[in-house]
Amino acid sequence: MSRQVLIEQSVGVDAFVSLLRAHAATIRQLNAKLSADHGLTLNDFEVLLRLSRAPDRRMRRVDLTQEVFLTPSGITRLLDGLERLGLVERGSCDSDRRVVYAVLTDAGLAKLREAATSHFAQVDEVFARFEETELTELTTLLSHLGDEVSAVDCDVAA
Amino acid sequence: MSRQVLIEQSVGVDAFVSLLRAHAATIRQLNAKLSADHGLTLNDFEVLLRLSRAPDRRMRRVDLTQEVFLTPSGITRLLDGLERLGLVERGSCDSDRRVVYAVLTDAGLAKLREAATSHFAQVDEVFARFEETELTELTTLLSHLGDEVSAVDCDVAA
DNA sequence: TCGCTACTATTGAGTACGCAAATAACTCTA
DNA sequence: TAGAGTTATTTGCGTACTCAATAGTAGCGA
Repeated sequence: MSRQVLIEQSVGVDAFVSLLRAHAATIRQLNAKLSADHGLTLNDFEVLLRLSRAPDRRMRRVDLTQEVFLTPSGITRLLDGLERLGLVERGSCDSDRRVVYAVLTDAGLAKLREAATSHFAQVDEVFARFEETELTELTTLLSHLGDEVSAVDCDVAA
Repeated sequence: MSRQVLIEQSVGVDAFVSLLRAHAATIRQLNAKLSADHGLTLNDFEVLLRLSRAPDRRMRRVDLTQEVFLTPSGITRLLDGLERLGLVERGSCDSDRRVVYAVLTDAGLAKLREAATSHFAQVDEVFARFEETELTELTTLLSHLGDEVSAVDCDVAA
């Protein structure tokens, strides 16, 4: 008799695996299109978008790190690229000389506008298979995972 | 007057952004732990797991490609690594000499067993913030994204 | 004002991929 | 059975990250 089921798994693991697959499937196609059409990474786009909404179109690197969920070095390198393209430039901070702002240039804003329409359309196309209620449901569920990793600490602190 | 909202976005985009964040947050911690404790990538683990469940603990590379959602080249390189560790070995196919099987070795199975317990526990810990119904809901929603990218084609074909 | 710790950002080294092209083997058609 | 087209896998090359270590700055207490 052969023990077929060697490793048992749980509901959590099922959810995790589906998250991995959903992510891979989604970003592969969206990244490919965004990159082919506009020469931007998903994260490039995300950064440009955040900057466009920030006061004075500028942000500290640390804050970008939080928003797009990259490591500090990831952000520096990403911004290096955008800087080479002239889409972002560096700005200094008078009150704290450690920080260097990422500032969205006019070219950056133009590029963002150019890319946004088709990109958002493609995103919506991918998510068109959902009803509107499913979509908000999905968003809130996923937000629990992304919003505060330190939820465990909260239990203790509270 | 300054136009604050330069770029408008949709419900689909919100869902997409939360997917990105949820994925990044989740795999960062789980990957770090799995890698530190057992020297395995999430995808390494996933591959070992699939192999352990396959008949004769062997699979074609093409099929692994589908299951873990990597490109063919990604799979070859991932298996290269596992092979170097002695966790997987190559097997040939008599009926089709193009295919080379990935075969889980005894060492590979042992490694998987060793890693599985703590890894699954960590996954469950991450997903513990959800109720059981939320968890299944999340899983089914995400499955729509991962299960068939060719859903668009189906409309035409059907 | 000296040090101490905490924070911001960058750099060096390494890795896990992806894409496109190449190779080899299979299959089908005429 | 020759050829064309398809499929399975690998390889070259490039890239978008990560981690660990570093440097410069800030702010604090003694």
